[in-house]
Amino acid sequence: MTNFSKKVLELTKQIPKGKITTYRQLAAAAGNPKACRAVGGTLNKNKHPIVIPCHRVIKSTGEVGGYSGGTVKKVALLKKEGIPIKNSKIVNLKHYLHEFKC
DNA sequence: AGTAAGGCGGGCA
DNA sequence: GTGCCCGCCTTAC
Repeated sequence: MTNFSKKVLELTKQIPKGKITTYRQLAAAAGNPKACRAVGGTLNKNKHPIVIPCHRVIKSTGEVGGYSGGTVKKVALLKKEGIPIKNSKIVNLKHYLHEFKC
């Protein structure tokens, strides 16, 4: 468990309901804007998935990205939170984007 | 303990 | 819009 992954988990935990974030923002907030992939890998094999709403983290391109339990599940969860999704893609990404750095 | 491969992405050509 | 390359963390051998 490195400092980076720890920060990623902390930030992910702070994501409020009804909001989402991109892997890039998460990686940037963690200290490595280029570690976007590392964020996904960390979340995928995270130690406490119950406390980590990784389903609220999506790609920068607007796609929901992948999910350990299945992309469909991720989409369903996001839709339940109040985020409209079209064909596994976020409709109003910026409208639901959550910023860590205020 | 060290090395090698994989993974839920991002950016650029 | 598609394709390719890069960089970083985790895990398995």
